[in-house]
Amino acid sequence: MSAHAHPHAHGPGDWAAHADAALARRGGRRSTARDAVLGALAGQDCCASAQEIHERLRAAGSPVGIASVYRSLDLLHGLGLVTRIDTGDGVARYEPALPGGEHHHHLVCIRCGGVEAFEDDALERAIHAVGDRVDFEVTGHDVALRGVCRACRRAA
Amino acid sequence: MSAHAHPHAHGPGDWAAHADAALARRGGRRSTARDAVLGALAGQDCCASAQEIHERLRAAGSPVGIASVYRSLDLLHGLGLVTRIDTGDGVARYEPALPGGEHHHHLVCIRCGGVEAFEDDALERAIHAVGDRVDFEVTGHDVALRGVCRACRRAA
DNA sequence: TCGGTAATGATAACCATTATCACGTAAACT
DNA sequence: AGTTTACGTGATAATGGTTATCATTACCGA
Repeated sequence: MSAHAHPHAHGPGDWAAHADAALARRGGRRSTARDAVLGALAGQDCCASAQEIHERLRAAGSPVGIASVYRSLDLLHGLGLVTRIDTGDGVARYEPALPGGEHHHHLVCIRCGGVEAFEDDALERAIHAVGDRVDFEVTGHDVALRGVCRACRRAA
Repeated sequence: MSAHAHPHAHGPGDWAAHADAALARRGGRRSTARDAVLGALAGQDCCASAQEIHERLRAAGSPVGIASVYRSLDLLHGLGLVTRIDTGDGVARYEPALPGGEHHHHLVCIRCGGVEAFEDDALERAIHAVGDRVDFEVTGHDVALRGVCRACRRAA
């Protein structure tokens, strides 16, 4: 549903490999639960909440505990492998962070709570310009546009 | 702490009058609790959490209940009189929304959790351009830059 | 003044997230 | 291969911001 396909888009398999490499570089053990979360993330195009990921894994037969889902997401987030998105509804959502740094932002529907993605290079440039201007060491950013999605506009 | 003073800045008294008018237009009763919350909002330059506002009011002698603070903020938010900011730490913050629509965005320190404000016209333009491009009726937006503030950079 | 009812404040409920802790198990070292 | 070590797990309790409940208060038109 991206409004603008990125010219250097990486596939999901690409991300899984990238994540595996980063985890190996970090050291530590291999674990079933973490691998399961990793697989779930690799198979999603846009963001999902921890509970959604947990449900999906349980439904698929993995006896993963909710605590491990949160732990894995936190670890991956700390390694810069996943992006954490807060749409303002009190639920954190997560999605794979592509290795090249390219990323998208989100359109949040105020009616149905749905989330769509978009990319915009001009917006990115403007944000970086701000980062250079302020007395703040900017390491990341989030943008959320709020409004009414096509489906909800029709239903009105 | 605004990095760029807005040429058409409205004062806090201006906002209070604007809010009063909007509440009168809406109808309903006048209430002490809501007036107190309104006063607290008018006297702050940047965002504050519901609990902070509550504490400030109690400290000032108002016997306002926390529930009324949340109710008032929700009402004002619904009328477009306050902006709700989610910095990702699980706490919603609120600040007056100026009548002209001018607004600022936030720099969130990942070390101390502090929040600073900035404005940038180029960023606003880029966001509006995106809004025109996507199949989404955009009614608002939020931008948060994450990073390390000056104080925390020194402390490192 | 009075009656209806919006609004209140105390508190219980809610729910996403985090901490705890006993147990399992991957990896390192004999 | 067996043993050891401690990382990671899963169930569950605790946390904490926010919301719902409900009896009570007090604004406002009649």
